[in-house]
Amino acid sequence: MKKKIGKKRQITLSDIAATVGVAPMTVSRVLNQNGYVSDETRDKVLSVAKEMNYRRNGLARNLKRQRTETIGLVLGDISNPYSTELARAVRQAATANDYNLFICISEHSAEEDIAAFESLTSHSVDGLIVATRANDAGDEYLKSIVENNVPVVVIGRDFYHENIDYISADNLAGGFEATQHLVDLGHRRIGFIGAAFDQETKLKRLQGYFNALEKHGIEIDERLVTGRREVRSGVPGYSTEEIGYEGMKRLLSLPKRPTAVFARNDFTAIGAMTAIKEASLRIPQDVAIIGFDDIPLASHMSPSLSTVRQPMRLQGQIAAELLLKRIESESFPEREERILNCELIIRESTVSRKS
Amino acid sequence: MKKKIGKKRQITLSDIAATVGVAPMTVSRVLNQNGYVSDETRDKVLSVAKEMNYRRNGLARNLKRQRTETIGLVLGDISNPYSTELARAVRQAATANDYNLFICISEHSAEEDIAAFESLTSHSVDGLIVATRANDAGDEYLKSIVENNVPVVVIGRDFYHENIDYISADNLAGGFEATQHLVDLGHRRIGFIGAAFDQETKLKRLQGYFNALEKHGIEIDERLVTGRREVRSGVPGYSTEEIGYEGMKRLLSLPKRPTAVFARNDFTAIGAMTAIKEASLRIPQDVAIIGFDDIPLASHMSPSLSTVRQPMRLQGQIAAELLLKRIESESFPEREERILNCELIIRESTVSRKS
DNA sequence: CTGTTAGCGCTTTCAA
DNA sequence: TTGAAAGCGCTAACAG
Repeated sequence: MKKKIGKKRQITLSDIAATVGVAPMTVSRVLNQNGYVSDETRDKVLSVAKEMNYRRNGLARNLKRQRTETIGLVLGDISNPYSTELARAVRQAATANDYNLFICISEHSAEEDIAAFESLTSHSVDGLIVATRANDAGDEYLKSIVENNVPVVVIGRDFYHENIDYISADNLAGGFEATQHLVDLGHRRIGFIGAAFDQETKLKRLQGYFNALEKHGIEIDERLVTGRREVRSGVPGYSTEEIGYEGMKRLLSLPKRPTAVFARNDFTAIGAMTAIKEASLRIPQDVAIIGFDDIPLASHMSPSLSTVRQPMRLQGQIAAELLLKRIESESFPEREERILNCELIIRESTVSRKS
Repeated sequence: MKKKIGKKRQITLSDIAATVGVAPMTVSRVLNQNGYVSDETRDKVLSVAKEMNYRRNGLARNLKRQRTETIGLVLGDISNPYSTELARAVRQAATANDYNLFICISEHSAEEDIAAFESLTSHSVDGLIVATRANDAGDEYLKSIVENNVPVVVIGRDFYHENIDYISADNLAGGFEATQHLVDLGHRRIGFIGAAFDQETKLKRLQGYFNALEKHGIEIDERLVTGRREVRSGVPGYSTEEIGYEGMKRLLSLPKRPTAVFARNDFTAIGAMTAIKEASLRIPQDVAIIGFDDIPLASHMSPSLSTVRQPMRLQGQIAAELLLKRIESESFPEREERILNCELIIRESTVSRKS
């Protein structure tokens, strides 16, 4: 049974004003709790508003006020606990400062990145936190946003702009430490899984791997570096279990297979572990493996996964703070750059329980 | 070095119009690609718009158009892969229909639930998908939203309203099957972890557990049902690893401990597994355990976790479809209710590898 | 304490 | 093919 046909017009301030017999402005004052209104009027307005089930129109309000008290967060790869921790921290900081948070997901491409920026900015969010991977078209768009005076902060996105704050884990040092840990254990043939060849130079974790090898005088063997070969233009390079699995299989099929592997992130590492187990090799005795991120899965794996922990909550919190500072500043604050330390977490996948 | 002091006014349609020497309406036509505009005018407008780095004001546009082509999704417990799968599916369906998606997180309380509803509706989203747990204040608010003709669909939220579509996994049957699986294995003392006593009657999974016991003539022992005791009013009852850990410890300390446990969700189950291992008991020989959801962790645990898989992507997809149908319908569609089947996934935590 | 005026930036409608 | 007028619903600023 259809209840009613056609959607009814929404109730407005003027409707209430007319019913109560006051000016819309008075109703506005009551509802926003600012300005003086007599108790009598206030009560009447409130009761009528409630009766009519009034709901204010934020579009009109925000259009007039020129701010929304809302910030936007653009997230890629939302399945990674990395992202959700970040989101929680950002939300917490936002809420504490009376800002709402809208999250947009941009999983696959530069187009989605841009669609997310577009949809958030066109709703006039007061500021934007961007945690997707860099890509040319998206960077271009971000630039135009900033030049429209919308405050922006990026997290782990390799993009420089003088009016954008930059926050990141120290991926370079993290990659270095992970690799060095393997070297310290005596490994000389160390593989890397999860390179993205379209942006190789930008992948700090891979660079850290190169640096560590170089420091210890180990020659770089290109065959030990695997990743997504095909370059889909403008596609951010997230790494998944599948990529780890495929990559490891390729490494294991080499004439001289690596004795240890550094995977770009924990999901990749977990995929690689599956491949190692399938080949009936032991972890870490035959192949040692280390990941990156320290997602909850890492400590629950068997063997548990060594990894590099990055401070996600902290990154989110700092991002929100810097953004709010930008939003509430009258002028343009100095650009800030925060590179946060990572922590090497040694577990069973690199060091045998019994050794 | 501060670049500029004060934020500049945003560029408007009129600015472009003035520069080009046409009416704002003409610029609007060009930018929205509707109506006739001469090629010459169009080119000039476009080039000036680009030059001035014009960005349209969505608030004004949406205020006038009375729609935003945006839908909102309210998520609790975003750390649960359950939520992220849902979000991805919703986003996919929304994008495919040219709608944007804004996600809000409501982690802890009815207040946050309401804040999320408030912030999304006040931005005039065209519709709302709500996937947080039911709570009185939130339900009340939802009702007022619907009665303002905003289309709403709930997922797994136990709330009935004649104009709200309802989608859920069949938690009752899932809970029943999980418990019955344990009974079939010969267990008679079966515990439940993760009850929320303020809403016990609403927790379908627990009800399914009761039903299965009853069917098999097993008497219900209240001491075997653990959960959060303190009733924080209006707090949705999510279950975490800690709750599972604590609950299991309590169960293990009973004079006659259970030989099997059904945990309300996989996180709870994993926490419980930790407690079992700490007590030097074997899974499943000493205590068998089954969870719910089939998060990625479940299959990677050691022993791997038996569980009940619920179709998250499907729930998200259907929710989005029903919502869009409501949004695009002229009248008020019949309420739809979709209860989706779950699937029992048997792994090592209930059936020993070697048996 | 309350009301009036004006206008946020855009698009719908009608007219030219 | 283009323009003018009006107004979406709200609030800042000022006036009473």
